[in-house]
Amino acid sequence: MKPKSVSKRAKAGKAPSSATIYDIAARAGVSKSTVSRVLTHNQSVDPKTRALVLGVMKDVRFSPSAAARNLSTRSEARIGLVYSNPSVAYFTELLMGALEGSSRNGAQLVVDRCEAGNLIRAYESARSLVQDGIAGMILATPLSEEAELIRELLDNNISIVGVGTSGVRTDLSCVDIDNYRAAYEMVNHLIGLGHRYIGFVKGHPGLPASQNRWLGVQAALKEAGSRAARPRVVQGYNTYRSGVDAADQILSKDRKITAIFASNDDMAAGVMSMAHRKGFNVPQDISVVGFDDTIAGIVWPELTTVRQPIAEIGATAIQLIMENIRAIRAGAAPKIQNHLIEHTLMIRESSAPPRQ
Amino acid sequence: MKPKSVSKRAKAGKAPSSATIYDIAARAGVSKSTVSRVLTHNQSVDPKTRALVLGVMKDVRFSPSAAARNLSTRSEARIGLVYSNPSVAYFTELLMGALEGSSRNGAQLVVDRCEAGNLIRAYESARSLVQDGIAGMILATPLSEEAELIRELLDNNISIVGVGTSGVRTDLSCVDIDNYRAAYEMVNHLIGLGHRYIGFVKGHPGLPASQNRWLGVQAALKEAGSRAARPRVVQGYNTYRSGVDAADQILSKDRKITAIFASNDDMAAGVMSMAHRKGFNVPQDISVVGFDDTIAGIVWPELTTVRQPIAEIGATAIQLIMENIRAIRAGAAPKIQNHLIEHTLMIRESSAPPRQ
DNA sequence: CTGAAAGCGCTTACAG
DNA sequence: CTGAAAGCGCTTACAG
Repeated sequence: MKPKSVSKRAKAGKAPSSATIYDIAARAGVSKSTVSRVLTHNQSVDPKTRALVLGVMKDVRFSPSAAARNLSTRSEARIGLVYSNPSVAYFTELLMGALEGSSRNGAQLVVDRCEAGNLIRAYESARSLVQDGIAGMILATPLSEEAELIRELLDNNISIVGVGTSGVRTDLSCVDIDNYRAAYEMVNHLIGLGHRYIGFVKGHPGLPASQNRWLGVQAALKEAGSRAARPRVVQGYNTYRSGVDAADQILSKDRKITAIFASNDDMAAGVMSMAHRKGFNVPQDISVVGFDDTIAGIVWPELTTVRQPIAEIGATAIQLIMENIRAIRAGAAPKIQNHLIEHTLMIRESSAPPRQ
Repeated sequence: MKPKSVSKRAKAGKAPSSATIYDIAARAGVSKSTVSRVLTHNQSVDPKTRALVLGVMKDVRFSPSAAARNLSTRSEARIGLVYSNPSVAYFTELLMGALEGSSRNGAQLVVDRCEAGNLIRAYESARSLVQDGIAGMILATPLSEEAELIRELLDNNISIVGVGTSGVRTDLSCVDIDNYRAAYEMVNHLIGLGHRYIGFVKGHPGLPASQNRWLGVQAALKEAGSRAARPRVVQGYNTYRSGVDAADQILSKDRKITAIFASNDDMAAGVMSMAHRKGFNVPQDISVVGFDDTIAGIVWPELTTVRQPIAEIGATAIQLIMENIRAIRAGAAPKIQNHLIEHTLMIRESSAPPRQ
């Protein structure tokens, strides 16, 4: 099949119509203003007219030009996403959601991923995006904790929203899950299975999410009273490697432990790996549970964890940003709002009742 | 800090300029046609004029409107990316590259990720993108092998390019690395370290990439002559789990093996995990190497592997697609072309000379 | 509820 | 090498 034949097909063109609102108007016997009104869900259109126009659109498989709309409404916006977090999977999901949100809102996403923990790079990257003229920006944990970065962005009139941080913030909008509640539920799951001696690997210090998860754990344990012993707690850093080390400590110090809860999945994978290396079977000898649901399928047995609807978080973030960009451009004040998205406990194979 | 103060800052506005080419023209004392010409790198502009205009642009921190340009040039295009491949990391990198390519070309990326192996979903997803009116599409392995899908897309006049497939194809453009050569080099690395008994985990059957890697392995082994024994070969399926199983087979059947080469990193991770479980130290007792460089940092010791510049592959793919879309819209024939991108051997900690 | 008209910020023949 | 003008496909006051 040669290029030429492809080009012939082009002329056959049952392709996605390149009709414009003018064509629709002609076919429907109305003005293009009216067509535009149904496109923008404008109230003041006679229901019959609307139905008629909609029908024609369907027939022609009309697909409106985003460029034209953006130009006309001045709602064109590039929005940045600087990412500096250990987890690829979290990033990917977030990106997917942000992408969908962008495509719905006519925004253009500009992404830069920095090596985890390299704050200097992250600042540079953010500044360069500002130079490039972005109008909004998603700040994913831990960047959402950088007060100076936030101030700089606000000074440059950039609409930002923090992702993976919640709490009462007055300087920027946030979207996240309820980490406290989720951790609380996970511990209850373990206790419900009969675990009494539980190890906990704390998340990266300084992240509010880590703090909130830890608070949730404590709350559940306290509520369990005598059904649970004092937990064996080790500080982790959200990396696979720190999970390995944490498990090493927990398992060599305390032979009674029957379940380990790691504050994220990467660490849980590390915990599992070390448990295996030490000859423990999961979950028969020890239950291992994580948080995030970002490594499903690349760990075995499959991990019990908390699923964050990360994609939804990303889409919501874009939505909030665009609302604020539009507000600002219209001369109005942006709104600061906190969104909490629902999480889900994913009970899989890595958790089971303790031996005997 | 209340919303109101933010809004006040808005008015201070040292923000990214919202100047138009008209403003630039006025400041530079030329017509906006001329400004536009320098923007489009049009030849026929007096070097002095060009420099002048460029200077003004810099001063004002001018950032042209993509919407206006797209509208004017009719180069607006949504391009789809349907993905159905086990590796998250590969996907992410590809997406990053595609995103950058899109942002450079004014394209809008529409992504859909399907569960790996679910071809039915992948077809549905592709068809729905076609309904939505995309003009181009990236087909990532293994979808780039689906002759029927390709035909359907071409029939709908969609510009496609295959990613992760090479070979002489006449129906679509492709971009990939030289899998044969890379595998060949990896085996040479192992032989160079002194390994004589090598295990190989084949990639998912049916993928040309798997086939090419396997051919490269054979070539290197053949060339090594008596320095290498006949390899122990096991079929894998590109998943972590299949790597676990493969290592189980290889290591229990053949105690002489000192190195295992898995056709991708997910399988290499599985191999490593099983090796550890069986009490082998990596790399002291056994070297483990992979392919793709997609899991750096989440496996330990760090994996020796082949780095694919996946992001670059993604960006190139978008570039090719946009060229073809423009060609088609201009009534010209699209070009079919094959791009091979350079790979790199990443020698890390998981490979070392065999014992004694 | 609906039309006619102006405008969004670019590009690109067409003249000169 | 450069300007004036038309046009890309929408949206949105402004009248009616």
